[in-house]
Amino acid sequence: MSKYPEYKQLNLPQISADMLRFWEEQKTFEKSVTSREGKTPWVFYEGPPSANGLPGIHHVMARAIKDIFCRFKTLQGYQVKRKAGWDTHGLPIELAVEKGLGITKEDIGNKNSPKYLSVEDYNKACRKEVMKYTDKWEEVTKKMGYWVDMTDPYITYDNKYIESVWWLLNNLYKKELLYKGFTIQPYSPAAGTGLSSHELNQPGCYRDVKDRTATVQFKIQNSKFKINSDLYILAWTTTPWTLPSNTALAVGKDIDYVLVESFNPFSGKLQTTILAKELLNKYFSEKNAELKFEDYKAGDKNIPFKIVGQAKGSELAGITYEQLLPFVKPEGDAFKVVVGDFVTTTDGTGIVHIAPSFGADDFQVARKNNISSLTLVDKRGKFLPQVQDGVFLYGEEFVKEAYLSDEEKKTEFEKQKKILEAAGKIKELKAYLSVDERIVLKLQEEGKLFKKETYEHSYPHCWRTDKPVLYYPLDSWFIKSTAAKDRMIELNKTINWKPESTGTGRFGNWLENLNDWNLSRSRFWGIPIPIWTSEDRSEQICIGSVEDLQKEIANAVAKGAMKENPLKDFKSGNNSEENYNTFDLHKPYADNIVLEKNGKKLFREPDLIDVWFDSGAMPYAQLHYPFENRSLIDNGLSLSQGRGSAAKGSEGEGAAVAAFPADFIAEGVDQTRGWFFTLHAIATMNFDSVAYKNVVSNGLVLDKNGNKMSKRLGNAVDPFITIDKYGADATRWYMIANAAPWDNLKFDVDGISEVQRQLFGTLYNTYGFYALYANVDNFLIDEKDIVPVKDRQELDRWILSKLHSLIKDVTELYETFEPHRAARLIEEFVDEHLSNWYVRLSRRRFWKGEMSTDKKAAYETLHECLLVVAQLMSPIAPFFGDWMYQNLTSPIREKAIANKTPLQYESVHLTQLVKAETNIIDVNLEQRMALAQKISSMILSIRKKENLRVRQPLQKIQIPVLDKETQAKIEAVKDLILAEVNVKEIEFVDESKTQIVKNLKLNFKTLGKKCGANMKAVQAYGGENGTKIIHDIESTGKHILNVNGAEVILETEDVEIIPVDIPGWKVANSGPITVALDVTISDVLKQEGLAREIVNRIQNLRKDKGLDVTDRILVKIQENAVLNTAINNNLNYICSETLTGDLQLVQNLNNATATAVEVDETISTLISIEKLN
RNA sequence: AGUCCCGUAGCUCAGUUGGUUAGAGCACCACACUGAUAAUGUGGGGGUCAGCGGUUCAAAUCCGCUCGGGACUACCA
Repeated sequence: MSKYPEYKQLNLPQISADMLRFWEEQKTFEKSVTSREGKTPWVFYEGPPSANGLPGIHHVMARAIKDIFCRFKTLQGYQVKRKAGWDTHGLPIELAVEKGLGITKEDIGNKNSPKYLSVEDYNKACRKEVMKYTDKWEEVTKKMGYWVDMTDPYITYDNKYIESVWWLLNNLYKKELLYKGFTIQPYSPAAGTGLSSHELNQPGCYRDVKDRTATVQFKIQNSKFKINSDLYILAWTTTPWTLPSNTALAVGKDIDYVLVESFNPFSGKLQTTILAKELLNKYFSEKNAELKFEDYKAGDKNIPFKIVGQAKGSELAGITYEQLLPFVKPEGDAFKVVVGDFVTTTDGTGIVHIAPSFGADDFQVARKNNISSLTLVDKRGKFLPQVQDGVFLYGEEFVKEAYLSDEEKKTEFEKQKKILEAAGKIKELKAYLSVDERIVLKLQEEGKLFKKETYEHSYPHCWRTDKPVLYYPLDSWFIKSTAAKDRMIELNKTINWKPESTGTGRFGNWLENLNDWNLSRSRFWGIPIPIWTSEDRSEQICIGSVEDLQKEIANAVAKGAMKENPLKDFKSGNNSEENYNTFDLHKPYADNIVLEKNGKKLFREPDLIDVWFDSGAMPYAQLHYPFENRSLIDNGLSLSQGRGSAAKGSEGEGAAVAAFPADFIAEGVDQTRGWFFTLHAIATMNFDSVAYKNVVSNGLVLDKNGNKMSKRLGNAVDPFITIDKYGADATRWYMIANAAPWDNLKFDVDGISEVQRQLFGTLYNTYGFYALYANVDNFLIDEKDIVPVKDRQELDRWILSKLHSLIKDVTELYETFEPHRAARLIEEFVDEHLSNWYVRLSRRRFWKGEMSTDKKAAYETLHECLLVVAQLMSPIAPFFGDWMYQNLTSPIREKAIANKTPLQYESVHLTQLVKAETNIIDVNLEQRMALAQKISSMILSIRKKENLRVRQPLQKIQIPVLDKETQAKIEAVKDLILAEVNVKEIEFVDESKTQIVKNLKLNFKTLGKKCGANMKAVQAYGGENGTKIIHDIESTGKHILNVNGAEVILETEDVEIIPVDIPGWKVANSGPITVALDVTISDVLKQEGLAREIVNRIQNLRKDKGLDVTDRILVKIQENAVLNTAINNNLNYICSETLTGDLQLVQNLNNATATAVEVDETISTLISIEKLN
């Protein structure tokens, strides 16, 4: 006969290992998908991680969230396919390779470099690098119990994947949503590439930096003002290195400016300067206005000044000035004052230095005013050779200190020291001087500096190289996302965001302020832009498939533009791996292709595309759409846009198979501007559809002190260690239950052990209890022979009612993506209701007597509870849930398979989710039981106060009851209370029998509305006249009072009358409930109490001796006058409780075999037990 | 710099229309219970609900300001 497995100890890591083996052997994950064949699909997209970094604990968090809903939907009967993916392109990989090989961007493909590496070899290295930690990722995926199909992942560097991406791009090209433009963009010299705005918006990109800033004076040439000295215009800059590229100054049209006569603080020369009136006192201290000009000596700290003129910004426009640092002369118009609408008076002088090449506003205002530009910095972030004066500037220098390595800085410093000290500019140079500092020194020497200071402001940094970004004029391909802005906003409103605020706020605001998407990346390892252009830009071809490319090359070969076709082996229409491995679409191969159109040679646009486009294209590219699986996307489009015939049914069958859009995606909140956006943008612009319907953006995982985890700080939690130690289930449960997914989680391993003890320990014990007694009784669940719920006793019906309420609530919470609340409800059910009430109160039913209907009902009830909990928890704790399911069901599996009953499945993850049966939910019953729990707790608290142990039976509880309904409820659960608190009877009392003291409680909610401002007076009145009010309300239903001349009628609803005391009794009260306990102990009660003590001592001895729960025993007790009576009067009770076959009272018990026990404070004796038969 | 979110016990969190003495779990102390017990029960200590001001009969809850934390936005010269 089959038995339920019994265990010695809970070992969660062991359970995980066992289940993992089981799943692998049984192919449970595969079955959970294939067994749903033909059912409605529930579409999930896996955001591709990059395998060149190690997985962290936050990945466990993010993947737990994904896993929960995929498993839950599978339980509901949907088919949930989960294709893994790898993000393989992009800067992080390139940088890792460069670092590994000890090269920089300038060495790649540059034959003049001593460290030359061909693009071909470089890309080979990238291809290898990107899969470096694949095994670690697979391991963590497996160990944490994340079900995703890693056998056939999508890989963004695959030719098939690239072909789909090209198809999408060509689609946008055809819609004229791709264009090439020249703009000022964030550019990272260190990475050698422009950065898109969403890259710049990665958290941590903007950092506070201290910069040397300067207020500079530009000498005006054609002044119309009548003044006594040279006239200068003041402008402030935080980037002095852009000053050599200055070609204009911008003023605010309506801003008031003043002309101030004063002395240059450095040279002491008399001069007149222009600045905004509002900012006058920032540069000229008010108290210095009193000083006399004739008293001033060069070098004085306090410099006199006087206002000698005033002008609006619009009047200043058109003034020309001398070039500040004439290293290079610009072609065309320059050095003019222009009007700019972005100019404010919050900072600086109210006049903005314009270097059109290094600022977006600068660029625009210059273009508008026909001002030419100077670009005296190259793409490496170095000055052009012309920017040198031999003393302060040396040409070809990095403009930002952060770009220099320590070594370079040292070399530069030595050079500077030599030159500057020799020139007598600095007596002893102690540290490297930045370009900014030296420009300021040069300006100071030339009398062009007005003020210098250090200024802290936030400045964008490259998210990968950590170096500051430059704004730089770049040629780039853009996606015209602004054209689809309104539609994206509209479609976003149909997406269910968790939490909502991320969708409306963070994402919504982002869409409102959308810029065009800069697609270009000047790197090597990525998807090439599939556009070929003639040198004169008159002819252009965008390629949308390998077949297209093959044909175009064939044409080029025919026209002599190319010698041979690198795609000659490709067979169009053949989607096999072999066919797609006959070529490579990456650099340098793509660049070697030259096309031909109308007699002109076409060359590939050199850029790669932003990797974010790669991942945003995954819904289609993972399916090689539209070259394969065409219907999976197209069906989805018809369905979601209401053009399909069959509405997507829930759990229904026969719906059209679709894999678009996703029903669900989940990633970190940091992906809002990343993957969430690119998915949305690509779907909107290509298909006029959302890419996902539900999205959970989860928060950060912080350390237990709320700090960000980082390898550098050493506070990062290793997921492998944590999972090995505590098991995946406890780790997952802790992370899910502790905080809402979208809140940041303070990760504390102590929290995991708490979950381990409280939830898993309790469940394990509860199962152990079931298994122990079911095996003793040779009981097995029989799905076809179950006691009907209506025939089970109150306690059973109660826990089942609770259980079905739980099913209902948990299902709803999973449906609305609130897993933390589902987890908390399950915890509460297991701990408070199942273990600490149902099992505790039912224990005797399991170990008493022969099999009966009631006993059977108890087993069935407990079994159902455990089984359902196993199922409800399985999405969060997949190992333990399955383990418990298998323990509870494996003994009857064969029978269930034969009968095709619900328990036929070998794993909980293959089962069908139970549905809440509303007719089992009995609210009234749940209220009754809550009352029983409350009253029991109150009685126990009286016992505690009176120092009366629970083993001592007491006679009577009195409960004053004011309404019949409550009384009936308590009546129904009376026996449970009495058993729980060891009292013999409950008596309901009212005034007719007993004097009851009552308190009056006013209902502020109803009274507040009734009396408004008189509330305080009524409150005071109520406090003084409680007894009278109670009397009136009880007899007539109302009480009339006068406050401040107003009449207030107190009615039943306005007051609560609470019995609080019965004189002469020990009383406890809580809310409206009051209980009283009779604490007198009669002789009979005393004897019963002693009998129970004896039972307890015998039980302890049985346990100590290691007897089996079914062993019968012989008990010998040393005589004692008081004890004898107690034992004799309760002999049957003692014997049946302890399975004693024979109880002997002996005069002298042998000390050697007996144990001395204290029965109570006054009685001691000796007891010995031995096993019978 | 601006916008938004948050601030409740030592820790983790509940506390949706404003309503009487602000709750739970963990941790700590004491006592008890235990033939499922790495559990549990009862009691205890622990809170100016970040601070200040306002609205109101009544504020953890609504409003304003300040402080602290976080996220987002930003070419801010």
